[in-house]
Amino acid sequence: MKSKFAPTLHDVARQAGVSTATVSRVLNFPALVSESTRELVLRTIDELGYTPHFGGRALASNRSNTIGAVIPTMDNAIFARGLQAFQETLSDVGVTLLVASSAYDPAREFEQIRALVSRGIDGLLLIGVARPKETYAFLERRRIPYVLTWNYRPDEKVCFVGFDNRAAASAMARTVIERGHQRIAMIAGITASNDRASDRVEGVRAALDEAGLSGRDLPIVESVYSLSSGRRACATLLESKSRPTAVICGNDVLAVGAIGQAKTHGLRVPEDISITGFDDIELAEVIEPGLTTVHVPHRRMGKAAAGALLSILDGTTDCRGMELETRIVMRESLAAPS
Amino acid sequence: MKSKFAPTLHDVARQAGVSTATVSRVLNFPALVSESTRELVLRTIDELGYTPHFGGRALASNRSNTIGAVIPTMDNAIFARGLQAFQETLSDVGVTLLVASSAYDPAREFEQIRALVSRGIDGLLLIGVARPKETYAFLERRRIPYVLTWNYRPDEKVCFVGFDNRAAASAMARTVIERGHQRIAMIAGITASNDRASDRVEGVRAALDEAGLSGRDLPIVESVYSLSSGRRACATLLESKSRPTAVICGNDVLAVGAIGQAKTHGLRVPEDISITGFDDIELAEVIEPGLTTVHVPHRRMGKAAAGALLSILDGTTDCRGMELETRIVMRESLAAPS
DNA sequence: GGAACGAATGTAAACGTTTTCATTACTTGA
DNA sequence: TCAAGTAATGAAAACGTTTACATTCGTTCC
Repeated sequence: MKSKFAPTLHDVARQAGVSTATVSRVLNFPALVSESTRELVLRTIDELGYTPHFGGRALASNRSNTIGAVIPTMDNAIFARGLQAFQETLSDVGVTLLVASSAYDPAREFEQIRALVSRGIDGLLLIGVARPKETYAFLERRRIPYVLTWNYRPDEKVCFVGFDNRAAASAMARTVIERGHQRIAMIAGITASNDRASDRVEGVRAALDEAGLSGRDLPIVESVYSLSSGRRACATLLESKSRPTAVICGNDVLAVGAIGQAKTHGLRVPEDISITGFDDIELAEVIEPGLTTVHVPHRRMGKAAAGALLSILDGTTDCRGMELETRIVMRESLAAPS
Repeated sequence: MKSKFAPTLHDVARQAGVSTATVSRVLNFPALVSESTRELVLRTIDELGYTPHFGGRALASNRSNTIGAVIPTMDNAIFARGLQAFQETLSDVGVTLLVASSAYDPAREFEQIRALVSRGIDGLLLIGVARPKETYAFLERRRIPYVLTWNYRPDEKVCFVGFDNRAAASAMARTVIERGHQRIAMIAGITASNDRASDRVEGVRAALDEAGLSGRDLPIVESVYSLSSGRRACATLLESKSRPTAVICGNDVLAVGAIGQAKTHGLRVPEDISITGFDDIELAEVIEPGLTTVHVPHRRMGKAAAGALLSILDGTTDCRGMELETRIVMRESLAAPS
């Protein structure tokens, strides 16, 4: 910002023939200044194209009306949708959202959090719960209120606004088992430092154990979040000696990749092999066969997270955490084994 | 931000027994301070969990190392992908990206631009070219360098890093015509204050005129960017007296919706009706039939836009605008009429 | 042995706001 | 008529940095 060109409060005050205090009041507490002065000042502001200098403002008032979010990646429909809702709710009350991304790297996440904190954010939205304790220690020390989303752990005391990935994955696995599948495999996201991915794996394992199928022996391929690596992962599974009759995928993109690969192998879905997803993105209802998946209320989650954070900032409450319900959406990609 | 808890430069200086200037130098010009002092200061910073106060910094240095972007919506794969690349390039050189969204509303866009400017952004990324002249006037007055993306107008002098929507749409229309289609219709985005959408319409019309089919008479339904309204738009077209043999869609999402609706009507794609898209999102190669569409190099565009903006900020160049090439990707959804 | 220099550090004045405390000029009620 | 209250405004001190300038040491060179 080249301040040479940016008019300041001072400029406005001089031009309008009032004090800087008055101009500031027009901006922040219009009721305190007389009708005529207010109009004069506003006109002057408009003439000069004045915009308050954020730095000065933050410095003097010690509030930024800004909250931050660090997400793994922007290049992913599910975060985009939830975040959009989050932002809409914030901007309704005049709060700006700053978004940064971590590329799924905890160190980078910490770095981004520090960057946001030095920009004076009043609160923070984070995805999931798995991160180094240094990160949490930093947030505590700086007294930055934060909300964790996209996951919910019943037992822990932090402020979650999300859903129980483990339970949802269990439910899906149970559904698959109920259809009669015995040889089940899984394509999961990269579980290292991604609690959503690892909770989903755990959930599936637990359901298998419950049903008397060994969860420990569940064949798993981990794979980054993309269509093509979903295909590759599926190819690996299909080439194994005892081909699974059902593949549970850690998210919809992997599942769609897997369906594509199954077809390439000459298999029909779901007659020859069943495949399920997780997230219920738009894609899930568009491909053929329609994808049986876990529906996650992303927009509702974003809205709720914003609400929770705002109420912490208001001082209304310490943490109004919230567990959102997921549900299984039955489409065509899951059927009984033949 | 509760400064009661935030250690300041001063605190660090006192604790380390040096002056604030020295601490500041450790942070900004490490070479200027001796090895031993530097280590001491860094250790102290770490102990205290100090983070520089952005406001103070921006105020004193009059630079923010921040650039802003205002996009129509985050809830849209194509912007997400380009923006992700944009951000990656920026963060490589230590520049932070601030993202705001306008919901396709010019007034709201202006508002967001003002908000970003008062946060001290050094530069700005905007989508498309159609916006009120007040917005441009404001940017000129404040001397904010900006780059326009997602479009390219050969004749204009502003700094574009994008592609020629009009030409690309023409190329697609020509391809359709070459296949032998005569009864062509279009499903477009909302053209009001969306130059990408209107340029695509223009492009199609021009190609029709060239081929001796009246561009003016092209049946068009405008539709917001979503699967379901793509379906609705397609339904409208299918119910008209002379059903088109080919539908050119303003983007892939509309096209996918249209394909779904065509199937619902009992039509086979492409045997009974051809449908084309624009953007080449992941979805396009996944649905059945594969979507013939215009490929747009979103990531390359994001990277290039970042480069252009950075070089303007360096003072290297006034504007290194750039036109990116699009190409038509032939898949199965376009064939000759039967 | 002293002048001149350079490296390392400190001092203090900006930067553009907000906000506390005065001050002024009216009103109101007795 | 005046005391007291109120509404509108102004003066000036923060806020946490950066940075021009000043200062203090050692070195080095003649």
